[in-house]
Amino acid sequence: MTTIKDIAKAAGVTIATVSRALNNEPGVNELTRSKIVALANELNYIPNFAAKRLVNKRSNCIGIIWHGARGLFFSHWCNSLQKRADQRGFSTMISLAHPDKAIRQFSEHFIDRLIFWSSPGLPLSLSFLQQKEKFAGSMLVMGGNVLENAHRIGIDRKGAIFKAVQHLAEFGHRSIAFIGQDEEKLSGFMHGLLEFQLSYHPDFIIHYPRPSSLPEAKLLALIGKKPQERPTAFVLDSHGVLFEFNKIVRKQQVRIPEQFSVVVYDSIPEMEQVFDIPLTTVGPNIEQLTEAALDILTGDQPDAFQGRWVDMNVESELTVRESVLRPENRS
DNA sequence: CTGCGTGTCCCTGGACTGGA
DNA sequence: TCCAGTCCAGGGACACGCAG
Repeated sequence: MTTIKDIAKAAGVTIATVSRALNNEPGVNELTRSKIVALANELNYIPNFAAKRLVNKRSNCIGIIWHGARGLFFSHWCNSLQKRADQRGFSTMISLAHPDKAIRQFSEHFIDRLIFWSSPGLPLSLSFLQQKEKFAGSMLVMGGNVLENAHRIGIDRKGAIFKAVQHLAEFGHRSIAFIGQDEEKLSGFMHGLLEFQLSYHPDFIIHYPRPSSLPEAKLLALIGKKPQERPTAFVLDSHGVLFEFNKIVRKQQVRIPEQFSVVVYDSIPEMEQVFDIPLTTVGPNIEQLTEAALDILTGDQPDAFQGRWVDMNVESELTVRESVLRPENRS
């Protein structure tokens, strides 16, 4: 591996001069600088970031801790963050390890900016909290959990599902079913029913715990009801639930939206392709979410955040596509 | 065998030197 | 005096040698 030493030797200068030349620092004449840059290219020099971090005690890298991450949202969010961080001169590193291990590993690599994804109410281990106390950089918690001495960006899941119910109510739906696993989203659904005075049927709510699968029998019973007794629309609380829902209703040759309208939580591009028609979705805008995170962590607004922890919620937005019809237009 | 001291790795940045 | 370049300390982890 070529080091700054090799370039210095080849250029006939000291390593400090090479360092200045390659970092565009003043104090090196242009002729020497271009000679050094040419040699660095020729010798395929790649800066040793471990050594840089050793000196600076910081890195332009954002660590992401997302234990047990899976699914499309994770993939889109990471892609968006990586792209936008790159535009700001930052790189990203992801750890899927246990949070206490991940925080320690990032510290060992002098990574001093962390994003910690954690679902609301997820218990945090004592060893994680101890590692968090020792961590000297800034941490941003996303996903709903709350942590002392850390920035927080929350997602208004309850408000998102409320918006979905509102949209369906405005289209004239009175009998809406909810399928999902998230308490907060179910609470948003119930709030919507109350607010818009929609009919409540306990069997219209299929709420099942993670990580079990959608109870097929319950869904089949629901869609098998007489037309006047069954729901006219479904609110699905994640793209994971949608895929399970899709698998079951396709077997029954159910047509969306001719027989049932559907609104799904998770604003990801795949929602345009799961069914024959693009799905109406509700959820946080991924680009907005990553931009807000980078504003906090890359210090683009240093005065705004100095000395205090940011605590904000990102609103969800409804993207109207083609999966909702008025009930009277159903077949 | 254990514990301690020293050198090495790679790079930066401040202090310093030499020549014009 | 100023500019271009050099010298050197220092950072954490680890390997190595030496003394007890």
